[in-house]
Amino acid sequence: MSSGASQTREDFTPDSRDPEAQADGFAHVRNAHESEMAEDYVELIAELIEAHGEARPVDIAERLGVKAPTVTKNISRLKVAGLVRREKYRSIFLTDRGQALAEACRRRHRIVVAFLQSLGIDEVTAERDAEGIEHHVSEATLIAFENHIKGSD
Amino acid sequence: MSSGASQTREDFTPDSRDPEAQADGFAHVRNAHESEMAEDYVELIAELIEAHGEARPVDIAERLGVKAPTVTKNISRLKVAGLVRREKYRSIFLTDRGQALAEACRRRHRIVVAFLQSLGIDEVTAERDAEGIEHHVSEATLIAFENHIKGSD
DNA sequence: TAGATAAGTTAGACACGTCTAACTTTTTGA
DNA sequence: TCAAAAAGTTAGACGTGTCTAACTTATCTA
Ligand SMILES: [Mn+2]
Ligand SMILES: [Mn+2]
Ligand SMILES: [Mn+2]
Ligand SMILES: [Mn+2]
Repeated sequence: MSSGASQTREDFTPDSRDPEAQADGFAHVRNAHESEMAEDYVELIAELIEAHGEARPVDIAERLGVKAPTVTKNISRLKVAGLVRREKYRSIFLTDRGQALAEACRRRHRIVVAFLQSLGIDEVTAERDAEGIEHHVSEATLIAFENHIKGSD
Repeated sequence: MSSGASQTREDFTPDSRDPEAQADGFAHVRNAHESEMAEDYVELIAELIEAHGEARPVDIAERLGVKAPTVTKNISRLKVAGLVRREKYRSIFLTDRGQALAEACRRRHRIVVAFLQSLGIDEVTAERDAEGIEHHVSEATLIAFENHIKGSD
């Protein structure tokens, strides 16, 4: 066993965190990954509905940078998850739950982008980084971001 | 077609970004996901070597919160990728490339955690958020984080 | 209004990262 | 020293998210 008898270093090295806490952190990330697809889709669907009155697979595919069959498959997953309403060959709409999730995601996305920009990051980079970062920001961090934006305007 | 004749809204809605740029953002995130496993592993392997002199699958599994066969499989992927050196049933070591990647990841991890803490986030939350955020932070953003830390000490 | 084009679906493949069950090898300690 | 325990591997399964090829449905336009 590596933590036997007179093991010393691990108690002195600041890098060596509590294994359980560390595992908890990684579990959180894996968990966030599971929601990521749904979050990006409902967010985008809400944007498309606002901009065009409807969300069509062809537009979703273009903006996501994926092929049409990927969208078909994922939309049917969202339907099973109760986030979208949809009839075959027709546009996609959000359920109440989907709408609520979309609004939360859009808020979060906006805050992260604005925050990065308030740090001096250019818009393109801010958008790029935010698209990934948004899924890993806790509510506490989000509030800290908001406060920082307020404090620097 | 939804962008026909007198389509107006999309030119006025700030939310509706350029589709191509948006697709580029999502592509970046998908790309980051592909490196994520490798980054977390080499970072952790470097930490374990520093703390214990060696990195053993059992410790990697514990700290990652996954089962042993997952580690075996992923380590062999890292070996194929040229990031680790390893003989069957023995401890894991980093190649020069693995070492370089690990150092870059540890630096990034440290900066993200310190930055979040400088915003008033508690350590546990900062570590948790950072574990996911770190993979989506561009060098430009990282430097902005560093500057912000300096400016607030 | 019918033929051409665009949009959407289905089927089937693939890589990734996870798991359990069963097996092998190494390490420990009586 | 050698049997038991711990560590590690192998085999095989699963869900996710992506793709291409082939097909079906809807929309546009001559
Ligand atoms: Mn996103
Ligand atoms: Mn987003
Ligand atoms: Mn990480
Ligand atoms: Mn990390």
